[in-house]
Amino acid sequence: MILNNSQLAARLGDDVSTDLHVTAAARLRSSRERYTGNRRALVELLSDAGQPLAIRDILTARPGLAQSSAYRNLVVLERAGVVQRVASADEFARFELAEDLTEHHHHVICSNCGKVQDFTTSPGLERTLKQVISHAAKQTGFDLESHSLDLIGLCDTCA
Amino acid sequence: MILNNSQLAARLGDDVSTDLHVTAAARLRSSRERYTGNRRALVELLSDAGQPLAIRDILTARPGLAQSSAYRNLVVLERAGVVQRVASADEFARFELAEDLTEHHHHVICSNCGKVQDFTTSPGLERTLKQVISHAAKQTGFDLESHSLDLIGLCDTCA
DNA sequence: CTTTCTGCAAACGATTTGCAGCAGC
DNA sequence: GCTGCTGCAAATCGTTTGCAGAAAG
Repeated sequence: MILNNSQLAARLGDDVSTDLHVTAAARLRSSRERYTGNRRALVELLSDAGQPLAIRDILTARPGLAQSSAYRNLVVLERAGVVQRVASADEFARFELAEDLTEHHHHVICSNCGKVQDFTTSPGLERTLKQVISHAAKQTGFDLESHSLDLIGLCDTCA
Repeated sequence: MILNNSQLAARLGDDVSTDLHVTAAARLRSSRERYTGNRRALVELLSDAGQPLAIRDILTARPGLAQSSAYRNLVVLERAGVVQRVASADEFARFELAEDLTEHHHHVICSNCGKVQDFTTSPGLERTLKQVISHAAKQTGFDLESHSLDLIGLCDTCA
């Protein structure tokens, strides 16, 4: 029995992840790119992780995946708007699902080991942030797309 | 005529920069490190720039400085608490003076060229941020030291 | 079939390091 | 003088790329 992308997605997860894969496939298709097994696996992994992953994390989780494929596919997925690269303090690039595919959240970053973890804030703060952003846009001349609030400290392991 | 560190600092800038060099020298001394010409030049440069600089910016501004010295001294200055590495979206490490040596500020980052620029926010938002931080500390188990609010967008050149 | 992906291995580029000579204290 | 700093050049390591075969549509 052969399953198409939607059927396969339905088998693999709940409604949320079905939507996720359908959306991802759609975004890739509109860039004339394919939603292959490797790409699906990356999206699946990032969705399950619930926190930004470095390439080493990804390769550890999927030992069969070639490094070059991971890098190449993350570039493709980023261009298609499915994943985004997150700024990090250490030398490793980290990736998570695009903003509009996940709940809006921020990051705490361990200044010792570089580990990144998600957290969410109150609607009140997000409202305040929106004001700051429009103010900063005028102040700097930047055309602003998104924001990220990073808290820096030591994770429970490194403390 | 030979000048010592303090005298030299007094010649080079105003009160603010004198204090800066005195503080930098003190922090290095307490780590058993010297405040050499190269290190002074880095601090001077970061202070004048008013925005985080990448190594290439630094080497362009100081053509005589060896790359390895720039890297090594930035590590030393970072360990002494004089400068800090800032998270950036591209592959280049960027540095600025440590938080407590400058006015508290945040960054706008160009998602296209990686350029980073400073901006400041109202005391009101900073107060809100403080609340968020203590809340997030409980939520994540991290021991939080600082925060950074990064706004992502396109700079006027790239827009 | 044609076009896009994949894995491998080599290339690339930012950063780090070993070493011999120089400078600060 | 002893210790730490500097510049150079070689090494390192995350990331990118060329290529020939495999897979998707």
